[in-house]
Amino acid sequence: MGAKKVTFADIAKYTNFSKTTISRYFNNPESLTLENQEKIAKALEELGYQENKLAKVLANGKSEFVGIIIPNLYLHYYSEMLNQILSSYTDYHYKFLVFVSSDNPELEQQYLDELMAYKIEGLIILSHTFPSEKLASYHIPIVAIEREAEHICSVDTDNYMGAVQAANLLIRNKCEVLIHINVPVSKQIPAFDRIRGFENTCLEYHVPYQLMLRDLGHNYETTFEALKKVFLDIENAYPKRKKGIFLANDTYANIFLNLIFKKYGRLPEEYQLVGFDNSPIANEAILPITTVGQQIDKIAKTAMELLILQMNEMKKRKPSPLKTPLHKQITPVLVRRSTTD
Amino acid sequence: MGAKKVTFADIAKYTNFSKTTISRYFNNPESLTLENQEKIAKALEELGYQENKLAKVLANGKSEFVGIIIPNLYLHYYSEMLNQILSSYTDYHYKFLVFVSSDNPELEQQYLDELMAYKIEGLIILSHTFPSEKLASYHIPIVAIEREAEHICSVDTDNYMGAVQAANLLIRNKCEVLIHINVPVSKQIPAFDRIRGFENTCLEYHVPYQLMLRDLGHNYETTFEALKKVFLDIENAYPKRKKGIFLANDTYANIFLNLIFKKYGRLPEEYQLVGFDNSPIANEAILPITTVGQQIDKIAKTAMELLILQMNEMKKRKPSPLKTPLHKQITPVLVRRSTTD
DNA sequence: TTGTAAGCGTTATCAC
DNA sequence: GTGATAACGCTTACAA
Repeated sequence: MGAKKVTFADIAKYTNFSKTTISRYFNNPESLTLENQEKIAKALEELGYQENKLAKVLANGKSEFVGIIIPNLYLHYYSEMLNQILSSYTDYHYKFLVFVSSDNPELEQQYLDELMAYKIEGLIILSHTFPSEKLASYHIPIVAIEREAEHICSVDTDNYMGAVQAANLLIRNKCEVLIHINVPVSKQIPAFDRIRGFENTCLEYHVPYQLMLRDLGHNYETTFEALKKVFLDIENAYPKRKKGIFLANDTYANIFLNLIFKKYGRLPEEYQLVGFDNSPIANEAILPITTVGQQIDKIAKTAMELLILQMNEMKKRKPSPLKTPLHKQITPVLVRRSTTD
Repeated sequence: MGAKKVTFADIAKYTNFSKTTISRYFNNPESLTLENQEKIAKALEELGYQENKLAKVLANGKSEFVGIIIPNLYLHYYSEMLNQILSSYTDYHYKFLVFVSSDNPELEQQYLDELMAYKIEGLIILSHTFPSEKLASYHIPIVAIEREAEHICSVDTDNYMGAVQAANLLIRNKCEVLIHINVPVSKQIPAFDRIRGFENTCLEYHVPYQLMLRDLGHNYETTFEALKKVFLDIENAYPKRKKGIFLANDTYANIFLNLIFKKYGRLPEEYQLVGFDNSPIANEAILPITTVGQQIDKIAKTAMELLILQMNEMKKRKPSPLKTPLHKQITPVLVRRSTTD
């Protein structure tokens, strides 16, 4: 295997065409006679040609690269999002350079530098490290997913509607008090709307409610312990009352359900549980958990479309980028399972 | 923002040096006087230079790209593996082009073509679609993880030892019959050793055992139904005997545990369960599940080291690639939790 | 329909 | 230490 790479020049010599014609064979085949197309095809085959996209990019500027910076792949939400984004290759043929950020500004700066150096055409960002203002200053197509995005385009779950759906269900199911369990979240980020939606719905229907916003730990053990305390507090505060619990995610919901099971051996009538995300754990729990399902596939699809919109604009002779960023919301769907009536 | 890109030529003109010197500033700074280094640094700053790695690659051939083809990101095993591989950026600064394969040969061929076109320096492959012989024919550095790899380098979990550890524990815990629940797996792939390790250990200790190798479905619902039947069969076949169940993964183990809980409201003494993978579900189950923990971090690390070994060899003037592929095994660790004594 | 020649932004090879 | 000049492999006017 003398792997000496064969180039357009070789093909040209071999076929007695010019490099230009070889190039046209790939980019504009109709402009060649069928006969010549075949000649070239044959030569490519015989010489074992392999294309070099890097040279192509250098010449025409279209890298077909999209950068992705994602906080982690531990949460199913992120890994599934990445999966959906990567799967868009089938439709659009963009290639993805992926970085996991883990909340380290220096590292993330390196990521951005690399991405710029490799001439990405666009960026999908899920990490929270850099403010959107800084990101916007790069003047490249960007779409943020579920993060602060004042100065850049974004796609988010309609967290407000998700919370409304959850609260509505609990109210319809005649819960006497509604409780939302979450961490204290900044007003800046989209997930804050889960709290607002919950609260407003309770107020609207005049149902007693409580927000329990606490530090809930950062791994399974600490989260378990934190929720154990929450559970005890709830048991003490609302004995014998029908409680509708809306938890910020399915991991919390699962732990909470396990705590209930450990105490009662089943889910008593006086508890109704709703999680958030529709992650696998909601399905795999001891009792399938009712949850607000994020439509990750739609979010990813919308994000790519929004990005491509911008990237296509940049390819025009006189690009006129969006003067003001677009923000899209995807409505989540309530998935009713066994932790609600 | 007149984003006209500034190049070495601009810097050269601005500083009255040649392009060569500017290049040296980056690749061989010591060869310049400190004074001139500063001059150039200043110019870079003032002109707002941004490097172009694509041009660099075209000129020197080192893309710093590594391709990854992974079957899915749904299984925690894969997403965590990807996470670990991507995180190696901190150490080695390789950039990753990631594709999810979903078992479609035409698509996967496209992936390979793209990766070759972008001049990747190496490939990490977890998908099972192409035989290692075909992959080897590309003559680039490759490492396979947990898949058939006769003709290419590989890193696998020591599945045999994992099964031995599981069986040993169940035997020590005085189980009267050992049962291994798995799908029928090809002898070619590494996971087949789980079956061998289990069987041999049972034989060695003269403990009665049964292999239950069945189609266990391809989503939660079908898997649940399949395991329900398995559970019934076991209940009927071995009443009142202490059963040690070794399941092929934690998802199965969790479902099985849930089935037991639904029948008994707890885990009876006559059941001992061991899963495989140490995925989050093992921890989050109604009872934390004892499991054979894959050391994903070590596997990923080893894979990168093995890949870099080969890639470095390719950079030498007279590369002498491995004449015979290297195969590494990582021993899993038994994680004892609450489903065994 | 095809060819010429000048890029694209670096690095490599010689010189001096 | 520094600089010409020719690659690297492809695209893109501009001609013909």
